[in-house]
Amino acid sequence: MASSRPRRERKAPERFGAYDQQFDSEEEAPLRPRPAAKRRRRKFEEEESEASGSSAAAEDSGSEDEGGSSGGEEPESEAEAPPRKRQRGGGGGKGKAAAAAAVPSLKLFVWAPPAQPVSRADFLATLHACPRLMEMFLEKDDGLRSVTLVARDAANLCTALCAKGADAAELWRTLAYTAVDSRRYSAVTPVDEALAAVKAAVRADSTRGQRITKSAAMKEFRLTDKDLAGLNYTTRRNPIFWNSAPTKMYTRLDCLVAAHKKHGSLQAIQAAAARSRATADKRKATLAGGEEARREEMEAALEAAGLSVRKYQRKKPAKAFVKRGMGTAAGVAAAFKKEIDDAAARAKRQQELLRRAQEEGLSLPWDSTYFAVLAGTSGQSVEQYVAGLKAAKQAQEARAQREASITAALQREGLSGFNYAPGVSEYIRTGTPSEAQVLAACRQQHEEQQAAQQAAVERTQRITAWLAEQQMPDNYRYIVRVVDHYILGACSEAEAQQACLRQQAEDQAREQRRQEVSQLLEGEGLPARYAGFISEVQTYIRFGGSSLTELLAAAQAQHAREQRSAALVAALTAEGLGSHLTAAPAARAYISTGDGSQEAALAACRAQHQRQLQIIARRTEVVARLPPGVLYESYYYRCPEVLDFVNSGQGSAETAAAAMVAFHAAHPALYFDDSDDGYYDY
DNA sequence: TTGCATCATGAACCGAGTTC
DNA sequence: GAACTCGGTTCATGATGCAA
Repeated sequence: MASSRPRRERKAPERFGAYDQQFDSEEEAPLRPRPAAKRRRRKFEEEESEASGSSAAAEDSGSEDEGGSSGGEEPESEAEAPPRKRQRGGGGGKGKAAAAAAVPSLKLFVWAPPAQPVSRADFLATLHACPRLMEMFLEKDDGLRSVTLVARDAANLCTALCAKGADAAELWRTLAYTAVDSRRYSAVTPVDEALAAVKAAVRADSTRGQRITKSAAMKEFRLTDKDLAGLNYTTRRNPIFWNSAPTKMYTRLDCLVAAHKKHGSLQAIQAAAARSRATADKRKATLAGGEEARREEMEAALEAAGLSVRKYQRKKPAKAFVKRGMGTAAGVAAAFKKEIDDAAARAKRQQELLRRAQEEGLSLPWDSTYFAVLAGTSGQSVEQYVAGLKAAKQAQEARAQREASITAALQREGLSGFNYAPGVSEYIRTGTPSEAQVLAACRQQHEEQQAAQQAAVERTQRITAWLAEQQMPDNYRYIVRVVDHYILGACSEAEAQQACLRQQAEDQAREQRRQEVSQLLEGEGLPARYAGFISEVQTYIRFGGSSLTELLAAAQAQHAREQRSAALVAALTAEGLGSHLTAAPAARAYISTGDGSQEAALAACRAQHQRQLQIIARRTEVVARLPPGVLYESYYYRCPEVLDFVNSGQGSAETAAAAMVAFHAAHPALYFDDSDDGYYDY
């Protein structure tokens, strides 16, 4: 449960004595032993000593002594620990006196740093004077430090010390001895031979270049996400779930380094794994124990509710409670009980409804209200619902009677077109106003419509006669919108006539511009058809505005394009090539703008022709390699390898065919239906 | 195989009660 | 009244299960 208390700042571990300074890495920093852990350990030791009796008491004192190695700093830490924040006054008491007596006043001794840095010669001399130090440094231990890593460290040391030749000879001899072969190499081995042996061992090291998955690294080296966070990795497609996150591949050497840094040795990794297994077992036991307790609780609750344990403990809510502790056993059992009661009540209501509907001659609608009544959530009793159904049925019958009556009356008076008029629909639906009033309204509406139609016919005849008198086209009746408005009575006759006169003036001006353009094109020796499809010319004829010079330039440009295109097509035809090749980008650009030369455009067409031939040849090559049942048309666009090879020649026909076969194997449910020319995914 | 959510665990911390 | 104990809360961490 969330608390209203503010979040606390987490304090860094306190440092004491020689460690009272910041360290480069956390793992170097000694942590203050935790009081709770101390308490537990002390309690555990007390229980142990009680359990093992007097013999253990002797061991107990011994363990106190041997605590000097692991817990040696413990009393110092307690002695050095700062006072707790809560200060409630003085008064040491016995506990304090006892603690003071138990903890000796000891100050940790720390070597003072040298006044001057140690020289390289001194450092090497020290290193050589301590064979064990060098051995430890160069030790190839238990599988975590492969020869590559040891050699790398040695090389880094040489670089750091600027050690060359004779300086580093001892280093390489030791490495050859410890990391390569202790029988073959010794302190008298020539340095060249030792170095060559180390290089050969590094080259032969199987861990170099090996890559492992993230999961494998975590499992094999007991590394966590945090440990792997800083390491480089490559990705590859997830081999199991191809559309899932890609697999991360780490180098084994990096993982070895991380594991060595974290655990120190293979034994430590195994110990960590054992600890982890123990924790997991404990957790499993805890979970299983809780699960078992909840199962028993669930069974008891089901029995108390009078339900079948065998039947209901397999249902989802019961399993969720047992497995994850969701809800309460009593709540789950109560929900089951309610479910049963609800079902019984529903069955009873359904039976009652069917009986009453049969009695009243009603048919039950399978709508949401019906199901709500069955479920008991509608707020209606069965009797109320049946009464409602009965009323609805009577209303429906009355509506049908009104509809039949008024339809017949309208038909008698020749007013069948008013069957769906708003007033009629309203009368059928509500019964108001009376049938006689509705019929009277329809009659009046019918007379008004007839009068309006007669007037429209007269206006049409008048405007048609006027158009003929003015020698205007008869189609002005349709194309001049104001005339239409006049016929419908929306404007005056004079307005319609003015609109027709304006239309006539516009038509005459347009015809004049058309003749002007035709003469211009004819004079320049250009085809007259240009007036029909060059957009600038069309715009001029319709609206005017452009200068004749601009129209002429547009027409001449079009003429030049057509000439270039015709010449290019003729040249292609002479070479036996199709005119479709002029779709090549360079050819299109030449035809459109005249950029380049005809020869260059022709060359582009030839190249396009060659590319098409190559594509057909590569496609044929791939098709020939496909086994029966794998159709090229079904898969080519789904396989990048095929598209790359066929379109640009990247890869090979074998690779492309293999990709299609693999895709076919991975998606057997996809097929190409010849009958419908369609693709289907099951 | 990965990434994410969930859960168990342990440690640190806090406040109230107890001891001396 | 200081020091200590105890129970409860919060947080970090790692293990596990599950979906994709």
